[in-house]
Amino acid sequence: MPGFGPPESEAELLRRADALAGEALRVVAARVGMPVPPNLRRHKGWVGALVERALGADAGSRATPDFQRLAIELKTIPVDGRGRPVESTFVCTIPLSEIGDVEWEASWVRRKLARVLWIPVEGDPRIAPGDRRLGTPLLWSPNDEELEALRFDWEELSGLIGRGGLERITGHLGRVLQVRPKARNAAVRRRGRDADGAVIDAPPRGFYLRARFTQSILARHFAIPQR
DNA sequence: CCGTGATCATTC
DNA sequence: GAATGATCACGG
Repeated sequence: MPGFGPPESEAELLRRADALAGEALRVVAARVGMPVPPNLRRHKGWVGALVERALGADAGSRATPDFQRLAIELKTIPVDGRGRPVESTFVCTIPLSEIGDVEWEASWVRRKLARVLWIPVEGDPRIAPGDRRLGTPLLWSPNDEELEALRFDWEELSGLIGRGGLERITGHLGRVLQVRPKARNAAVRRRGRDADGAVIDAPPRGFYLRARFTQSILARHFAIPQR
């Protein structure tokens, strides 16, 4: 039965997650005492917050893995009728003025993605939030190939930002990882640096995993048609 | 105010 | 249709 304190072990976390598989979100919401929104337009993070609560995640909105003691990151991932991701996956915000000095191994992308509990959830917008069902959880760590792809993109993107190329960054860059805006709205600004090292105000950005990458992760573990 | 939880909605 | 850029709520 999920929904108490943080899990004491990986095995306990998995037991809790397995117990949720197949459940409709309305059932889980009732169990943890969360209201069910009629749609997600004004409640975009509702599914993630619900599952966090149901599993006993303890990190709040801190920049650290959701299960601090276990060093495991929780990600709900919306999937279509075939089990394929319908959205990209946010990883973390980018410290724009410092990213150039960070080593890959110490980066938040590397650390957060070292161990992720993926929980598929029906993501078809035509299904009401309360009717959407949770899928089989997957506790994942990147294999050598995935790790190398992530490192390559991270080096390119963070290197570009570190060299003052923030203005040249678009969502088109990166094979598996991309950089996109991450803010309340387009007017929000954060301190960054341009190519000459001058301080500039730029929109906050975050690293995201492309859906094709998370699709390959799910496909590696579940029997999902690639096309 | 900022980072995390993401999905929306317009553009390509 | 897919993908990018924009956006919304909440906790601390």
